[in-house]
Amino acid sequence: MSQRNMDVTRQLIEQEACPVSEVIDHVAGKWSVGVIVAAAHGPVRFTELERAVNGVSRRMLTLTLRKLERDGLLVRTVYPTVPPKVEYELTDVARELLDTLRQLTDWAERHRMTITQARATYDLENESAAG
Amino acid sequence: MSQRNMDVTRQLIEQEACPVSEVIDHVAGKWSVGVIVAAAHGPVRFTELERAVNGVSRRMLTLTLRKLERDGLLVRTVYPTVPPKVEYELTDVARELLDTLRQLTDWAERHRMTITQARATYDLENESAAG
DNA sequence: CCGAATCCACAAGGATACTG
DNA sequence: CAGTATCCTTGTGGATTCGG
Repeated sequence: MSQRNMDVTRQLIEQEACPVSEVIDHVAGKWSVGVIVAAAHGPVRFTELERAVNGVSRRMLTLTLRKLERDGLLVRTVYPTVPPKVEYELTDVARELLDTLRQLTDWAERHRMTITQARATYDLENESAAG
Repeated sequence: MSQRNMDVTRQLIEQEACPVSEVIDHVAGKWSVGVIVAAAHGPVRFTELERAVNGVSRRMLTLTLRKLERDGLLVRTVYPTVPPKVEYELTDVARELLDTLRQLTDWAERHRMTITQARATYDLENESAAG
C-alpha cells in the first residue's frame, strides 16, 4: 500500500516530466491520426469511421474513440433513436491539430519511396554480412 | 489462384493505402519524437540521447535508433576509438520533419492542462456513475 | 447500429547482467 | 562508452459473443 503510493507518486512525476510525449502518443497513435482526419470534415458516425480508417477493428475503433473523447479531442453525441445513432465531432483543440497532422502525412507521402528503399538497403546490408 | 492474386492485390492496395500510417507510427512512436528532436541540433552520442530523452531505457533507445536508422532518418557513425564513440545525426529527410514535430509538441504543451482536466472530468463521470 | 465483455496471441517494453 | 542477451511483465489488438 505504500507501494501503491509510490506508484502514484512516480506516475505523477513522470507525467510532469513528459506529458508532451504522452499526449503525442495519443494523438499520433496507430489509429488516432486516421480517426482525427476522418472526422475533420464534420460529425461522423461509427460505421463511417469504421470504413474510413481502413484496417481498424470495431474494438480498436471504440478504444481509440474513447481515448480521444477522454482527452477532450472528440465529442460523442448519442441520439436515443432506434436504431441508435452516435456521432463524433472534433473539438476546437483537435482542429488545431489538423494542419500539423496533414503536414505529417504529406511528409510521409513525399518520402514514402525513399524510406522504403532505405529499409531495403539496410536489410540487405544486415542479411549479407551481419557485422 | 485467382484467390491468391486477390490477396496480393489487396495487400498492395492496403500498403498503398496506409504506408503513411506506418511511417507516421515510426516517427511518432513513443521514443522516436524525443530522439529526433534531441538530435536536431547536431550529431549526438548515445549517452547524450539517453539523458535527453528522459524515461528511455538503453534497450529501447537502441531499438529506436536502429529503426530510425533503417528508415533512413538517422545516420550512425562509429569511431573506432577506445573508448568507443558513436554519433547519430539526422538526415535531410528527417530534418524536414522538425518543424512539424515542433508544431506537435507546441500544441501538446499549449493544451496540456486542458487535456489533463478533460481527463479528470471524464474519469469522474465514469467512476461515480458508470452509465 | 453501436458498442461491451471475454478470451487469447503476440509484441512492446523494463530490469538486470554481461561484453568489447 | 555503447551496446547485447535474457527474463519477465504489461500492453496491444484480433476474434468472437452478447446486449441495448
